[in-house]
Amino acid sequence: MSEKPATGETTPVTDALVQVSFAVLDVLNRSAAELDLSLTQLRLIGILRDRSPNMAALAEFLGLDRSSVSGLIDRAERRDLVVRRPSTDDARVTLIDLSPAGRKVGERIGELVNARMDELLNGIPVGDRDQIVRIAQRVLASDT
Amino acid sequence: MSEKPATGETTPVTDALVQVSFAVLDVLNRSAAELDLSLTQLRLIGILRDRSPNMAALAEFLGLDRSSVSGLIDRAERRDLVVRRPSTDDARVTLIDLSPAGRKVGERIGELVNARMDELLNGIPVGDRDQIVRIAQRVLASDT
DNA sequence: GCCATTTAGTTGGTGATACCAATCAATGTA
DNA sequence: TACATTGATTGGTATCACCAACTAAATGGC
Repeated sequence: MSEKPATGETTPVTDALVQVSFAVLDVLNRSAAELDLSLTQLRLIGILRDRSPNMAALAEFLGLDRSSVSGLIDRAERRDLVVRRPSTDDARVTLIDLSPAGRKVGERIGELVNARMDELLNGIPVGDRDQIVRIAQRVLASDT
Repeated sequence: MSEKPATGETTPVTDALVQVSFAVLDVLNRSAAELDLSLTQLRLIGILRDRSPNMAALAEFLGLDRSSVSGLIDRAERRDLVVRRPSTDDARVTLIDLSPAGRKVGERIGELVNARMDELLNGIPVGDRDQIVRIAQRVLASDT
């Protein structure tokens, strides 16, 4: 099924990436749901694994409005996944840390996602996996 | 087992796919937002481009509960993107069609997504693009 | 044929998500 | 010091997605 880029038709490579992304999204969603997390909370925890950003930076990472992040952190804090920590430099800024419990959840999520991604990649040879990593790095490198 | 699957740490290939998927997701989200659509509505329109499924099949496609799809179609119909059509075979089933306006939106969305994906893939050689398509098909083929 | 069961879809209720506009407090700057 | 800017929150709205309960239509058993 070779494609022609007709009116509004997506190109083969666009189509391929979109389809795979939805499959990956499904893996992430199901993994998150298993721990009663939303996809955004999963991302949040992933980001906080090796960072303690302020609200603005977090909004930037997640591509969300700051007010959205306020609510997100409210709910995550209520569930003891993260902690708000006032900055000592600037009394306006709030830094976000993963709580110990949040870190544990992060580890469990990582395992779940790994397992399910393994299923998704079942039958994909090592060579192709290396290609995935290589090409992904290229794509992400040029993505500001 | 060339890798150490340490505590909750994601493997390189998992990480690569997740990162790229979020980048693609961002492309889709921004394209959808430009036409005041949600990501789910974008998917809906994509699905209806070459199908007229009933509610149950649509729920299956989208991985959503049937009640979620009811609301989704309510809102899409209110915006004249889709049309509910009663089946003649079985008075219980409702078939969903793209409206003419919905089809136009689908074409514009396709163009937007293509353009933004082109940006995302800026600098990726043709050979790698072919690899993406090839590997994606493999992954999706084994994904029941 | 008739009634129980199954199937398709909707409704109502809840919580999460995300936006915008407006606000408040702390900083910076003229 | 007065004014503007910045970081974050609040309030209001709409969407999204779930579950449980419900209606209507079709099926199956007898």
